Amino acid sequence: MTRPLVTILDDEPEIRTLLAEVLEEAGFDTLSFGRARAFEAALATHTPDVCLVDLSLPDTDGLTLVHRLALEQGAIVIIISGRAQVQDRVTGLELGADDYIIKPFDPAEVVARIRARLRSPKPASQTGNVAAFNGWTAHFDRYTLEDDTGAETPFSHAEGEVLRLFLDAPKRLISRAQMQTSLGGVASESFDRAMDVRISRLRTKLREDPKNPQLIKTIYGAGYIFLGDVTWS
Amino acid sequence: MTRPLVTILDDEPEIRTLLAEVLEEAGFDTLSFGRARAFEAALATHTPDVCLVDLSLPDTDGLTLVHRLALEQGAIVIIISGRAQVQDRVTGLELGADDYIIKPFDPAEVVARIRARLRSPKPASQTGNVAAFNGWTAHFDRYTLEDDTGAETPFSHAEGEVLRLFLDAPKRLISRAQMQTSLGGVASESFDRAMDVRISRLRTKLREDPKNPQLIKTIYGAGYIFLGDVTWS
DNA sequence: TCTCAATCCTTACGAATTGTTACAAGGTGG
DNA sequence: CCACCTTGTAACAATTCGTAAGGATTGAGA
Repeated sequence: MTRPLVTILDDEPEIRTLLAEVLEEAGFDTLSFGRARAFEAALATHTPDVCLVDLSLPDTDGLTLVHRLALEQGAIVIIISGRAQVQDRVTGLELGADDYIIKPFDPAEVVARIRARLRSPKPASQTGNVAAFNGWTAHFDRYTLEDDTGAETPFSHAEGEVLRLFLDAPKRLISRAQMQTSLGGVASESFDRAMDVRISRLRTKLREDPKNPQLIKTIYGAGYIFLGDVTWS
Repeated sequence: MTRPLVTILDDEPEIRTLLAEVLEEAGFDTLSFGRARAFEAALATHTPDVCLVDLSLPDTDGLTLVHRLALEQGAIVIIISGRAQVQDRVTGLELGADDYIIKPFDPAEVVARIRARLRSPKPASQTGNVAAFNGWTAHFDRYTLEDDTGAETPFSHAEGEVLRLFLDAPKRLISRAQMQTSLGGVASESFDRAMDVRISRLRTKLREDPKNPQLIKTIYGAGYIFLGDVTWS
């Protein structure tokens, strides 16, 4: 039984040791870092299940780090911060953090919130940036789609967001509302047709027959289903 | 544009209206309840994306309700409570709640936390997406009907809802009222002939002889019976 | 600062799907 | 057989979706 790996990124040594102790006791493996640089270096060799991040770091802006971790790496990110303003919490959560805990915190609550996040884990994308499906290979690090002959076509950031959403939940219905909230979009009052356009462009790059799409299927009045057989690596 | 549905369960009317206003503004549909009983009754016809629950309810123990919602219904549950003790939060989260917000709360943070929960896709029931009956095979993941020669005809979402209802209860009478409530429709005032039309269209796709249907039989004045021999896989 | 290019959102209109209406057909009880 | 109900389905209207075209935004480089 492998234990979930939790990384701790905080510049105060006492907090690091306190958290590490409690989390080890609670059944997690931990890795502690005082600097963002060391933490990011460790990401090359480790794939944490949960990242605890303090926003007040000496060598980076914490929020950009959170944003990159959450959106690009798809990791579960929990902010632990002394900044207690509501606005701080809201922007932290909107940038992709999964939870926001205020210092001083109770260790038991930290454990409970980590467990709550791990109950419905984010799938797949934690393990890699390359996914293969039905003759295609998507390279999210390079923003390119490779077909079965090896030819590559680039895709944009917006297209990649939609594609990742599909590849993380293949063969399941994804409602438009889910997509909107997943992609950080504020559900605008005016009909948001942007999603349709994104999907339309993605379909073109996947060379879907508009009359009979094989990969991205529209369920009228309900959402979309991605039908590929996905393997992440 | 279908908006995510958020239910509000709180015995204080001011809080209900405050939350409902803010959430509507933020792009969600809302349903408010003051009692657990009314809330649970509504679950029969609605499937909320997120349930906000206050623990201090007059007619139920909030924690058991949370537990049932989270485990049995697989819904996203966020507790909003005046009980600020760490132990309350820990037990709430351990019983299956996805988040725990303390009163008094800031509406903006509630919205941000709801969005954070909706970002990661709901765990889906992987149960039964393929059913075979009388030479036909229904693929609910692909929304297609396959006949005995292997030819596939697509069916729509509305048709699929009816078909699934039949395949889940073969050889049993299903009344119109049952269908209406099962398919999310509030029993409309004007007599709803939409169901008849759906069934008519489904019969066409199943190549039923209108004068002598073999699979979907009409029981005059009572409802319908599906007569196929169904095997789910 | 200005220009250019890339990207993305908004708008607009045609197409597909679904609900609604209207009427025909069939059943039931007198 | 005749009123009166329920059901089937064609035709229409409303809603939702696809996508081309134009404009707003962003960032790089001069």
